[in-house]
Amino acid sequence: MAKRGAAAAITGSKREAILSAALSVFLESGYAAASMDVVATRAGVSKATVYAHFTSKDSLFGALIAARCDSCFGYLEQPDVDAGGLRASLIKIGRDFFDMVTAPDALGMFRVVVAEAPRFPEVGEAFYQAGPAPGLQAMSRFFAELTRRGLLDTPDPRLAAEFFVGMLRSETYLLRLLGLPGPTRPVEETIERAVDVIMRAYAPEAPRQPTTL
Amino acid sequence: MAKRGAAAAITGSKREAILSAALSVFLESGYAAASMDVVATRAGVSKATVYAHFTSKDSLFGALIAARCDSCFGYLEQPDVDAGGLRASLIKIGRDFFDMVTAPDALGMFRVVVAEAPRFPEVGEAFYQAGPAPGLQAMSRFFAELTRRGLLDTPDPRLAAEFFVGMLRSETYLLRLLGLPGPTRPVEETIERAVDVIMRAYAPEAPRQPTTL
DNA sequence: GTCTATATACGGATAGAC
DNA sequence: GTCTATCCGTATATAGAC
Repeated sequence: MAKRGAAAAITGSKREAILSAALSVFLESGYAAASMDVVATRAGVSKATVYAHFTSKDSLFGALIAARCDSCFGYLEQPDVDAGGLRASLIKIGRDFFDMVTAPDALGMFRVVVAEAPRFPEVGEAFYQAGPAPGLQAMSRFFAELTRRGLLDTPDPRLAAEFFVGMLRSETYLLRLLGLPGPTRPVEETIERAVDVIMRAYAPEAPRQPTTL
Repeated sequence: MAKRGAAAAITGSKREAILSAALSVFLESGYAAASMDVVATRAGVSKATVYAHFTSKDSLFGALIAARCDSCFGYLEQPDVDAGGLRASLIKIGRDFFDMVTAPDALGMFRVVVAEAPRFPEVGEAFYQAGPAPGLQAMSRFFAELTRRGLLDTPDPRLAAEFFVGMLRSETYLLRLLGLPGPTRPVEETIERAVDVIMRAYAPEAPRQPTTL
């Protein structure tokens, strides 16, 4: 990822082809059932070439996770609160989060990482640092910012963020993970209700509009 | 599980030994890496005997999941609301749920099922029906009961239950799934804060004690 | 039903030519 | 660096005796 000379262009492209092929194979078959033969064939190279670039199946798997986690679990963009108000902002960031974690590749990656976590501890760690950790931190910062502005009152923004993402994932995520048909309830509704819960639970002191009551 | 004649006692015990051994092997190694040799050895029988009871590795896996899901995900006992009040009851059922899903065997089972769900659709379905589905339904009934009593106001008890369990799992569950050290925050605190969120978000109309304000 | 022994295939990894 | 060809272990599954 650091060295990329002009003469190594062809080599680099093969390396990328191998990584790309390995990604699809691992996502399809899982780690143990994935075959290096298939990786080589799908990458359009020989198996020996694969082993010239990666010393073992383990190292290929490790390099793959490190290289591709970011592309599945990107960083959350914090919406502009001024344009649309608190509720709309929460819905937007909630929707972005949900779409991110339920993308097919993200689900596949998660399945493989979780399955192999007990036997590859460093893979679990790398995955967490590349995906959930920054995502959660972005969400935490967002809640901290909302609290700073007085729009919300979260004594522990980090915990509020954990709860929010927990509600967003909730049952739908579990179903998708298990490969089952999604819930009857539309996703939009789940997200909006989760936002309602957050807004009520962390409403600032001033009780809702004394004028309206 | 239904037929158990006197003459089949020995046979039955071997079958159980195989299932028990298979459970531990699959949980340790995952489906693909699990070896029928190891299953046979650990069960104290020959490999041929394993194949006499189960036609293939697939069928052994399927039978295993169907038979053992229940033992990992038991059914939630609904606490008595009268003895301790609303808050204590929510904490208790929340704690029970958390302990249930983070038990080592439950985590192992979940890892294997999730990993193989794309290739064994019926396994994902069986798992969901045996564990998450009844658990969530018990939680839903509890919220419905609380609402019926006027202690809470959940227009959609099922959704409230999904949110509650989502918050309970949240980050800690993800960490355990990935084999990473638990969060710095004590589990008790997370559960109590989740209960706070539920109680505030679904508080009945009568605003908190007019006398105290 | 249960065993021992084996058929058969496939997967990870390497040797050696170019 | 890349290929072809191959070594060697292991895995699923079965044959045949008891």
